Amino acid sequence: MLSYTEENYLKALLKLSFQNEDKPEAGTNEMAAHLGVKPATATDMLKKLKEKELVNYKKYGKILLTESGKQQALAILRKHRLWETFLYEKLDFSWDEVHEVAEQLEHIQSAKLVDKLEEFLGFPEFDPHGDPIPKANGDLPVLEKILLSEVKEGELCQVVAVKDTSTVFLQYLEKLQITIGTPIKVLERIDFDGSMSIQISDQEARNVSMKFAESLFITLHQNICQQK
Amino acid sequence: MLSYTEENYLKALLKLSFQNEDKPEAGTNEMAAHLGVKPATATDMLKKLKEKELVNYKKYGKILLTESGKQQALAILRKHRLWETFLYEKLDFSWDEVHEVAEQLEHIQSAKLVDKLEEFLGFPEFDPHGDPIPKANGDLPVLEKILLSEVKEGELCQVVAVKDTSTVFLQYLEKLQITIGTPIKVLERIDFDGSMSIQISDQEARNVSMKFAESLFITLHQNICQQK
DNA sequence: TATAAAAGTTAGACTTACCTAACAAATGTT
DNA sequence: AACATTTGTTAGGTAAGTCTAACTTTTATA
Repeated sequence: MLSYTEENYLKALLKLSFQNEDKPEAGTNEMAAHLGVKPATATDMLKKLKEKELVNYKKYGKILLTESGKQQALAILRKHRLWETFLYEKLDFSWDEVHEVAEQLEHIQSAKLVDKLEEFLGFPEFDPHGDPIPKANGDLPVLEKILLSEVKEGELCQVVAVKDTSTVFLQYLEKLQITIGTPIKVLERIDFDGSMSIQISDQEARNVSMKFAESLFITLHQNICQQK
Repeated sequence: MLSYTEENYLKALLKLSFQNEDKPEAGTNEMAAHLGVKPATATDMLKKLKEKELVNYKKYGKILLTESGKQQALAILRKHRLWETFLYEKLDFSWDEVHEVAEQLEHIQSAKLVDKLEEFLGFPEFDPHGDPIPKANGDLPVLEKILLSEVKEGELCQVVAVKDTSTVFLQYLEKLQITIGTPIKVLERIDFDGSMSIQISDQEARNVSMKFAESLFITLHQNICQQK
């Protein structure tokens, strides 16, 4: 059984591995900063986690989760994101309030609690921030995101990310009242110039260019919580 | 802010004060036993709690919560019982599984969480064991229990306790499928001999004697969770 | 490539919550 | 009232997780 603190180190390591996609190793200072402790403290804990075979680590080297460590970290992340979903959907917390409380709730030890909570929430695959919730076996749901331009006529989809991050594009999105989670229905595709007629949320139908449709990532799954 | 451990000491003290109704003081050994630690450890913590003015305590004397300590202990008990209710009602935990997990959940720090949870549960006044849930201001709901014999015709009530604890009576209750939480409707009162016609849950109407009606405590509030 | 800067480690100390063993006070029993 | 038993305290020690200060290794750059 891991301590509250050990769990936090594993979780930090997992998060850092998501951040630095290509190379999932982390450094001592990086870890310490992430956890709000001094590097010396992180070194101590890393030795302990190595003893328990949760991380691969040697002096002055980079840190990497072992398979066992990764599974434990995923279990914590699973709890964190399920609780965030609970707070947001059932207790009416706002998007930005959920994290702090979930930081505490993620350490509650009870396999039954997690699984029942997941069931109660209807087996959500993504949390209120759009991040994937690990399954009980550690699998991470992948958001099958495609470009809006690839959606067939009549299909309903949901915005998940932007491909173009330029200010002009983001401002245009704001004007259209499009954020992560906004539902969009493709009404008609014009083959001539690649433009399309779409319905944003409950707004009136409107036309968007091919350039626009190729700048927006959407998903056909309706499993992202809409931002309030 | 209190530590996890300090909170447990306060809660133990509150529980002991409920147990020894007439005299709410506790002894060091009693406390230590309740918390699963050695008496020496309890002495240490008691000194610390005294420093924080949460308990009244002097060497070799009895221990008593101060008003401040009592309020904090009630806040923890409130969380504990709300979480028990949540686990039982929403996550389908059984009557005897809720306690262990609630022991952990009661330490989560978030005023908003507690109040939202209470609202989500519909402001329950009693937990799945029939114990009162302290209000946000520390008030303890009192179960207005009266004898079944005092209930007027046509009224619906709910079993909360037994006055007679003899085996024959308890066996009779079992035969009638009456447990804590069972709803009973008084259909007719017979003045002649004090007997009455009642409906137990969804069963057929049946007659019970005055002796029976004077042995069962019920409440007119419909706020006790029914045992499954 | 020599050296300065950055990154990481070690040693020693503190706090919290726990322990054991020895002692002191209060209580109960004849 | 004296003594035995129960109850509670003190002193000294341990483990976890943190710190600071001094040191070492790696890396980046002039």
